[in-house]
Order: sequence, then structure tokens, then C-alpha cells
Amino acid sequence: MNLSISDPNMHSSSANYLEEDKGEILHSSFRKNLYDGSLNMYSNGSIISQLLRKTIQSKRALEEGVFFLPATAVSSCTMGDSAQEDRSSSSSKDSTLEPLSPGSHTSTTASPEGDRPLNEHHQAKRARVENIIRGMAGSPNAKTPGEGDRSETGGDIRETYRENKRKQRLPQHQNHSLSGGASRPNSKDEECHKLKEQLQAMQRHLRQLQEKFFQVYNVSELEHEDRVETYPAGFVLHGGEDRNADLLENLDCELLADLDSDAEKKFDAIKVRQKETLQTENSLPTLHKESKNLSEALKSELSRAVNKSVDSVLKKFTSTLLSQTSQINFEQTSVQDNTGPENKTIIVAAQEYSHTDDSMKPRSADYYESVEVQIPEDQTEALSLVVRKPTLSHPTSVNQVLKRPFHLHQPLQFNYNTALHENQILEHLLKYGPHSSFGTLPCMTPAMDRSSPDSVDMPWDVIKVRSKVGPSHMTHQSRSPNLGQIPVDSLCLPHVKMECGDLHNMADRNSYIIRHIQEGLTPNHLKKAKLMFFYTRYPSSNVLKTFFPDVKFNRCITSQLIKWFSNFREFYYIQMEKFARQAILDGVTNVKDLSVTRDSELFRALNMHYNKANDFQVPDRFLEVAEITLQEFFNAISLSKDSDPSWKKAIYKVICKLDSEVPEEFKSSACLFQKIFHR
DNA sequence: TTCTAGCCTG
DNA sequence: CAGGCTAGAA
Repeated sequence: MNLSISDPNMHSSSANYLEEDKGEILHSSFRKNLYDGSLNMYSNGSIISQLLRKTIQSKRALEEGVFFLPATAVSSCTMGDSAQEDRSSSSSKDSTLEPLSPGSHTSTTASPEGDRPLNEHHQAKRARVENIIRGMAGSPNAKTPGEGDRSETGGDIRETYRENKRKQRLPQHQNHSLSGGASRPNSKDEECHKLKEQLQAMQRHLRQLQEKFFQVYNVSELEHEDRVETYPAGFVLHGGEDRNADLLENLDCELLADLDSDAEKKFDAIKVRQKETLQTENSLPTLHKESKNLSEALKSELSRAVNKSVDSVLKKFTSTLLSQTSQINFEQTSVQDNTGPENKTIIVAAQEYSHTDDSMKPRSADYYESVEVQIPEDQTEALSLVVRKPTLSHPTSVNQVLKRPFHLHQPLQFNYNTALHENQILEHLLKYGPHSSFGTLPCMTPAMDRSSPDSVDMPWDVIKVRSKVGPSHMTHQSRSPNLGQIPVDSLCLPHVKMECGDLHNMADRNSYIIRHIQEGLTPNHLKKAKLMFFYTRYPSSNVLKTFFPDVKFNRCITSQLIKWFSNFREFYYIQMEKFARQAILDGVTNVKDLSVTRDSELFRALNMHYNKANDFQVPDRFLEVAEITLQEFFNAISLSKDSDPSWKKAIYKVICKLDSEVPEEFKSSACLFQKIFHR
């Protein structure tokens, strides 16, 4: 056989069907429809759904009493083509024959003498398939079609299907309701057990579906058993059922979700096509290709379904774990009480958050804004849920508490922080397990507490120690629990995104948080501004807005930032004048003898002021600018220009032109910036 | 009038 | 570092 021969045969056979056999017409039209459908599959998503849809079509056709072959046609065409495709791809010798399989089949039935035995054969198969479909579409509550219910309207039938669908999707809903927290389980085992049961129910359901599916599939296989031996990967029937069962076992129930509506459309399409002139598929090579695509798509579809199921189960389990371990941690911390009352505050907050049904939903911007409104108007620095962390060099001060603990007892701050820190809690649980203390929350880093108002009063050496701890945090290395106390500040949440990146479901909210606008300037912002001074002494307001994206700019904030840089300059120029005069007193006569290096006293003074922690690599350019400034002062003083009240202004003009670009890294929000420069 | 830089002071 | 004040620019 070859293509040129089979094509005319198929045409003639179609003509015969039109006059003699309505069922065969359906067969052909169905087949055409299926081929078209197979094309659509690749763009319309679930192939499994498509296959099942066709089965439903067959069932409906049976109920209508109009057609009697669709199921067979479905299986023979769809599966047979897929099967032969696989075979042809595996065996190049047979490749010329395989594409003809469907065509040859129809051409055989096209002969008048072959009609009768074929019809009998089909009727036998029809009865078989009818049983299969009935069992497949049936559910305990569904009416059994074909048993006195033929008068059922299509709408009723659809209702039946919908009911089936609802039942099939029920396990998922149950899962949601469980994870919703309304009926929160008391123990982990209980929750595990329920989850397991649901999973098993899903598996049973899918197994049933799979069995029906393979039965239908087997019908077509029998029809082509003389030439079909193997099937595409994932559908090897001979000895491959187990593997297929495993694959389909995890198929998500929602594959059936859109069955009825699409089946209805297909059904209408079939009726329309019935009236059309039947054209034989003269593009068998194309079909060949389509079958191959179908095979590939089936494989990917199955693996996708498995992944989806695993993900959903894991997700539910994780959320359950969160709500339980929050409580566990609270109790543990209460007993140990080695992390101070503030930690308990946070843990209680975490508890409340995890208990809230809608806590998993992203908060609106209004939510956060409304919280911040509670902050006094003249509060320019963000209040925070901050715990003073002891320094490593003062282990005896571990139990020190806040200087201003009243910050911790503002209820709205609770909500604010708890809502925002869910990610951290969850991450902590995933990373350290349920029995670790929240005092070691990885996202509550030493660097973060600098954003708290209390940090203003904190000696710089404390900050330095904390800064040194930062890098290990960033690289996810092990961290001593003794660092323990929890400095928490909303400003610092953006870095959570860096740590919880694998928690995709949290990413969206973090992306909101990272855009969260800070109402006031914090010590972190001051620190950042100081480091920016190494690059720019005269930043424009645009630069300030660009490099403080987490600050909600207003007149006050802008003035404050400007004032900061003014103060920075003041200190800078005072130092320059001081060291210039000192040089003159030291007998320096040549301005070229003046240089500023990292070992210079002048640099140390400046670095102490702008980079107290010394954890930032001051750019060389700043040394150059400092040197130029020093020389300018030296020259001016040497020339006795300082007698002029405004003698410095000339120097300012020179220095203001020496600003350089601030690195892009500074555009991060204050906390993120901290993390970047403390690595 | 508003904004900003700079100076002085605490 | 911030507040108050002044001068100058826009």
C-alpha cells in the first residue's frame, strides 16, 4: 500500500458511506474530527482531557441513539494513530505502511462485501464500549444513561456529567478547606492521615479512570491488532500497564473539569460535520507527524500532571505544618524564656497570623497604609518590632531588653509585622524544622535591627559586630543560635525575597513588600546616605529619590535628606580645613606633598564618620577627591584667602564638580542595601 | 514665595 | 544630627 493508492480509496469509501451506512459516516467524520482535535490538542492544553472528552462524546452519541461507533472510532483513530506513529518512528522499515493503518482500515470497510461482517463486529464492540462508557460516566448518584433515561434532555445529561465532575473534584476542595484552617487539626499525625486519605482517594479515582481509559484504548487496539503491537511511550499496553498506571495514578482530577462543556461543543461539531462532504485524509504524512506530536504531548502532559499533584500535596502539608509549629514554638519559647519577652511577642504574632484564614492572601496596599497611619504624624522613623541583640563580645548581656519596649506593645504593629513576616516564619520552619526557636529566624538578621529607632542609640561597635555577622547569613551558612534575638523591622523585609526565593507562592507578596514605601527615614537610610557620600557630596533631589526608592518622599523627608548631606559636607570640610592647617603648621610647603591614602589620619577620620563599621570598601575616587579638597584648603589658607568670610565657597565650587555616579546597588531599599554591602 | 546651602548652636 | 537662622537663587 502507498499513499497514492489509499487516498482515492478513502474518497470512494466515504461516498459509499454517505448512501449506505450512517454509522460509517460517523466513523469517518469522527475520525476527521479527531484528527482536527488532535491538532487542537497541542494548543488547547490537556491532551488527557481531550481524549476523555471524546469518550464522553461517544457516550452521548450512544444515548442519542444516532451513532453507534464513536467510541470505537475514538479509540481506533486516536490511539491507533498514536500507536502506529510510535512504531513507525521506531521502525523505519514499516514507516511507509504505518501511516496507512487508519486509511487502510476504512478502505477495507468501504468494500460492499465487507460491510456486514464489519457491522457485526462493530456492534459487538459497541456493546462492550457502551458498558465501558456507562461505567466511566456513571457515579453512585448519577442516573444510568440508556436505562429508561433516554428521554433525558441534553441539559440533564450535562447535569449528570457536572455532578460527576464535582464528585471527582471533591478531594481537591476538601484539601482546600482543610488547609484553610477553619477546621484546624489538632495534631500533625491527624493532618497527615487526612492528607494521605485524600491522596489515596484521588489515586483510586484516577486508577478507575485509567482502567476505563485503557479499556477503550484496548478496543481500538484489538481492531488493529494485526498491525499494532506497541504504543507510544506511556501507553505501552502489552506488559506496560503497570507503568502506565503509575503515571496516570497521579493524574490530577481536574483533567475532567472541563469535560462536559467541551464535549458538548464537539458533539455539535460532529453533527455539522456529518452534513459536510466527507473528505479522506490525503495528508497521511501530516497525520504521521501529528501522531508523533501527540505522543510527545502525551508524555509531557503526564509528567506535568504528576508534578502538579506532588506540588499541591506538598504545599498543603507545608501550610499545615506552619500553623502547628507556630504554636509549638510559642510553647517552647515560653518554657525556655531565653530569648526575652519580645520574641514571644513575635511568636504570638506568628501564631495569630497562621491562624487567620485569609492570612495567606496578599494584603492590599491599603492594609499596610492603614497600619502606618497609626504611627504618630511627627514620627519620621519607622517604628519597629525590634529586640536589642547582644553583641558577641558581651555574652552576658544576652537577656538585655529594649530601651523602649513600649514599641512592642502597639497592637497594630503586631498585625503589621505578623502579616509581613509570615514568609520568614515559613521559611524558618522549612529550613530548621518545627522545633527550632524563632529567635534564630534567618531573615531576622543582625543587620536588620539597624533600621530600628533604637539603633540610633546603639554604639557603633555593636553595629560593627552585627555587620560582620551579616555575610554568613547571606550565604546561608550555619548561624549560631546565640545570635538569637530578633530584630525585626518592616523595612528589612525585602531581603526576605532573596532568602525565600524558592517559595514561589510567597514571591508575589514579597514583590509587593519590596515596593513598600517607607514613611520616614531610618538609621539604615542614614547609613546608606553616608556611604553614598563617598560618591556624591552634592546629590540632587532626583538622585536622592532614585537611591531611596523605599522612602515616601515629601517636603520634610527631602529636606531631611538634604540636611543630612549638608551635615556630611560640613563635617567633611571641617576635617579638610583642620588637616590643611595642621599641614601648614607641620611645615608643609608644597601642596604636592599632601596626599590622602587609606592610611592617612584624614581618611581614618572621614571613614570613622561615614563608614563607622568599616564594612564598606571606600572607592579610590573618594581618596582622590579628598586629596584635592585638602590641597584646595591648603592653597587657600597658604594664600591667606581665609580672611575672606566666603573664602570656602570657591572651594565648594571645585569640589561639587567632583561628584561621581552612585553605584546601582545603592538603589536597593535600605535593608537590601545593607545585605549587599555586608556580604 | 519657596527652596536650598551654609553657618551657628545645642 | 537637627533646629534655627540668613542669604541667594528660582
